Amino acid sequence: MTTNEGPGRTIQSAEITLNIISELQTQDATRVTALANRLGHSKSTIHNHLHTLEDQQLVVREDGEYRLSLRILDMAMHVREQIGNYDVIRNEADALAEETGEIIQFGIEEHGKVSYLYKATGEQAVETLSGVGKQQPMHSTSLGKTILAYLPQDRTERLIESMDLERFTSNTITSADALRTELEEIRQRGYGIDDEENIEGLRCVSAPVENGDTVLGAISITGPLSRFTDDRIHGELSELATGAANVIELNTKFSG
Amino acid sequence: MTTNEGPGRTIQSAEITLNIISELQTQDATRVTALANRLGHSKSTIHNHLHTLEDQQLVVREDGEYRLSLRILDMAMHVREQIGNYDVIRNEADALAEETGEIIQFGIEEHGKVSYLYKATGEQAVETLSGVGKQQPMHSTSLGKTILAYLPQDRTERLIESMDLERFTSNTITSADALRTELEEIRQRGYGIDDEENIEGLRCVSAPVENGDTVLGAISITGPLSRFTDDRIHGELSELATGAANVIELNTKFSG
DNA sequence: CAGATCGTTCCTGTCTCGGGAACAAATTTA
DNA sequence: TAAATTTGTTCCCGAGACAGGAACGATCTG
Repeated sequence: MTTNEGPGRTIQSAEITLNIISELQTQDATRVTALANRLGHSKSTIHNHLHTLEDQQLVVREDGEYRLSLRILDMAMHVREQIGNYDVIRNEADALAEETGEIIQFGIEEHGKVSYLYKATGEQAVETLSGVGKQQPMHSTSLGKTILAYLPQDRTERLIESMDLERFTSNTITSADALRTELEEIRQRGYGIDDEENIEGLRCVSAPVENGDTVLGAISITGPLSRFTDDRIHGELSELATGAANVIELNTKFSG
Repeated sequence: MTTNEGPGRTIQSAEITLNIISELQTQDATRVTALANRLGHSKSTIHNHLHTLEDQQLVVREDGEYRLSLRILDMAMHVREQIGNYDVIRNEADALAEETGEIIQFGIEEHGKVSYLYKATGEQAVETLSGVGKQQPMHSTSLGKTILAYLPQDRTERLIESMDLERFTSNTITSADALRTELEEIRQRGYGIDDEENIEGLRCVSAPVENGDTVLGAISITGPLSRFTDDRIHGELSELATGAANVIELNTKFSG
């Protein structure tokens, strides 16, 4: 089940345009013919779509090469502000990064995955692949599992059903029942952990930011096995995470 | 001349989808009927387009309300990196902000306007309306005029022809010929200034970042009339701006 | 200067897609 | 509680949009 079959029909020409946008996102600079070949459409089709995109100022053309315009940056700013109280999240994450020296991330659920809204990097932090806007599976990350644990029951169950629980390391949870047990455990103690389930050598702790009967997202601390002992994780690190989550919670609760 | 009549046709359905995206960018959370009314289309039409957008994971739906997904953030990251050497620009801008305590901005030309790629704010900086991704006219800003001065001759002329040279303050340049003279002056001394031409009480200095026979963009220092005397502008401030521009120039010249 | 490749334009037939109406579900009002 | 709105969704249909192919210049390459 890869395609999310929602209600309604799907518009072909819109799909083409959106596919062009996706192409322009990843490929540095692209020309008409290259896009036509890559997307399997005629040159004239791509040509007209690019013309439309340029007309709407979403794409810029510099001597034959096309790229997304800076309007995307403006859109990104708006998107950030539409999610809870972005400033509070950033402040708390920065503070945590400063204090722990590790990687702090804030993630929310989108389309059955964790999407990273913000990332703060401490002094001695390890670099991870994930960056702002990137996605990760939910079942193998502490952020994902923590969010799953605090979403409304039915929503959680529907998400689990649609997951394929791919294995990434020997620790990855790959059965739905094991995942359900893990979520119950997270609810018991109030925070989630990732014990090398997504990437070998990396551990995380996550605390949920609740919002009424659902969950806004979660904040996590990530670090190497060497510095992330069981004692530290279940001690100071989990406390720091839940503390930050609480501050965010208090500041967003009354704003929407 | 508002619409940029380029070559080729324009795709209606794509326009609808892109208009929805624009709507979602500005309005916080929107539902089917509201969008239908605002864009002047039937509910079924909007419905199908939203379905397409959600299918492509560019839009998220949370109990009936739609918003742009965090994929936009990912796209924004890519866009930044596609423009010259973003890291160098950021470093130089931050350094300048630190040193001067004022607002530093880096802008490029897009669709006949200045778009801001990065903004660094010093300690005692005045807040301006413009943010990352936002647009400003070229004829009334130091960034815009400086970029115009260093674009290829024919490109500059075509841009001037298509501008409407709106007046914002008593100092705004509103005639094409006066603008051409100003550009020549900028080329003479190597940097451009904005003497309360865009906003009352604000002055700027900008230096171009050249790139072969064209210009990548420009970097500017903005501040209040009180601190930006003629002496300072034509002395240390213009030197700081051109210095930073040169560093960026050197670092981008060999990578693109 | 030939050959190839590019972007652009024009045309045509098919099937897409926008709109309207009817329906169902949720929300509001009395 | 029931009636009355308003919502999101589905279905159908005919007009016309739009994807593709071919042909044309323009540009690049050797």
